[in-house]
Amino acid sequence: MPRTMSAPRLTQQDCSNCPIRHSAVCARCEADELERLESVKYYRSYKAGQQIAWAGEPLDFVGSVVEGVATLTQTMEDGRRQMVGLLLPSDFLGRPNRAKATYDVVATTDLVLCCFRQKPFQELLLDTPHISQRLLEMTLDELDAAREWMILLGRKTAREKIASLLSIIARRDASLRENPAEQSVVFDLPLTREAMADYLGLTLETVSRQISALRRDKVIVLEGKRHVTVPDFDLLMSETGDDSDGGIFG
Amino acid sequence: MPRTMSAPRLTQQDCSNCPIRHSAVCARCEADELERLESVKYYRSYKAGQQIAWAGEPLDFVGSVVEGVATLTQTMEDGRRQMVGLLLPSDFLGRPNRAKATYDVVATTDLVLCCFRQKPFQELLLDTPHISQRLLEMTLDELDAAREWMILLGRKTAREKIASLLSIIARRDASLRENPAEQSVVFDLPLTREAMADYLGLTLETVSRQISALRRDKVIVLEGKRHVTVPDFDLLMSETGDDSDGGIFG
DNA sequence: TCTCCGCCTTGATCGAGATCAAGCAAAGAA
DNA sequence: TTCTTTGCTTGATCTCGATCAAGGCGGAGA
Repeated sequence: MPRTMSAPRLTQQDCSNCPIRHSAVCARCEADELERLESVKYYRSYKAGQQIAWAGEPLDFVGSVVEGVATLTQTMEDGRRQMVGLLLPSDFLGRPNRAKATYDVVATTDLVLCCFRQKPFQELLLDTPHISQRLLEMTLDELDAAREWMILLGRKTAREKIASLLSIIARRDASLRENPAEQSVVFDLPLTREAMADYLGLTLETVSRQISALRRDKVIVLEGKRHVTVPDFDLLMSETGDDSDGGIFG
Repeated sequence: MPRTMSAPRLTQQDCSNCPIRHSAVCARCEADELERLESVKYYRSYKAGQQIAWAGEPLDFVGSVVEGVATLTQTMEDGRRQMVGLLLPSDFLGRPNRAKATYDVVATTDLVLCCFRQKPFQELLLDTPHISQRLLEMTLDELDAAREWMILLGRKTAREKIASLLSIIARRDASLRENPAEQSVVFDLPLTREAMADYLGLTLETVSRQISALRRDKVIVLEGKRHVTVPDFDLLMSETGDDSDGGIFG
């Protein structure tokens, strides 16, 4: 399939603001591929709390998170809810070749997405094998994360669930500040207690109680409801029930 | 990259015994690709109960299930166990470009795998874009299944969990016999009560009690411990907690 | 035929987390 | 200012599934 673009070539540098480059698509792109990427990508912004897609309703784009946090949630007929995806910056949203959303998608903070319409993205995938290979790797990583999440849901105690979620957010939070000597980590929770409960398969009351318990036991320090300091990351990790080897960024 | 094979071409028919054709790899293969597939694939057999891989230990092949059932299981330090994958015929095992197993893999029935060593499979992926595209689709399907599983683990009652597992196995069991008039379905459980408990995030006692309860309520009929008849599949589905639209094979 | 062992069932009791309920604090809106 | 709303905390009580315990059953091997 011929490439019809004829604009001047873009350098890697020119594409540095393309979040897809860091996630789904152009880690190994050639200049002419980058140029094509630039020509079909566009941005969408959402306010905190805004719903991006409804389960079963049309969703005609895919994309990746540039900034902010979004959640995928499934609701049962009687109202029970379970979060099944937590999208942080660089995570991918949507499924190629699927016109409808499978889950409710909600922005839990102000959010910026870098998007591609389904059709041009399809063509990109067909023309550019390494993009689908990259997408395969990302999806396999997401599957591993889903399996970790299944262990959390199936076998961990409420306290272990909270500690695990805090360590997951701490690990990935961009504003994370770490003092190597003290192993102290600081971040803001991007989720309400209720959203945390939906993530963990708990009620919001249990989430609140267990956070209070971790604070009482000095595993975490809270300023306000959302700002968390972890004075000793190893201590937090020891509460997760996970194998304890590997450093903060292991 | 040149193809160096020069043996006589194989027809689609010749590859009909290749389970990969029905799963990961050659749904859209050309004859010369099939020939290459044939040249690198091989079979492995396991007895019921035999362990195929150990978490963290080397696993230098990928493959797909031809016959039988295998499970992926994660064990926590204190012995708590959670199943994170149930592999039925045509499912894919292993991760391209990863030399070590992430989970314990166990054959729960006699099992036949159609395998590829990592290195030739890598090359196959690089040479044959539609194979990695097919693998991407399969992985996305697996991710959807993992997310359904998360809802089960996080929000369903013990009774709903059992009903869900029975319907999942019934749906996919090859020996399934269905009478369209009566909606009656018959199959054998490929898992022990303990393995079912590991799947569902329950104890084996609770599994046993809930199966007894479903039998008492005539949702299922048991002959022996493993042979299940579902007299009314819609009735079973109504016990799962899932949205009830869509037929048996919906 | 007996015995053993793996797999399963059932009963009694316990406890972690759910549910029901009350109230606090901060941020808007009137 | 006062009222309302949203998000959160804490207390009292309940319940579902875990835990502890005792057998049953059926197939394999002596």
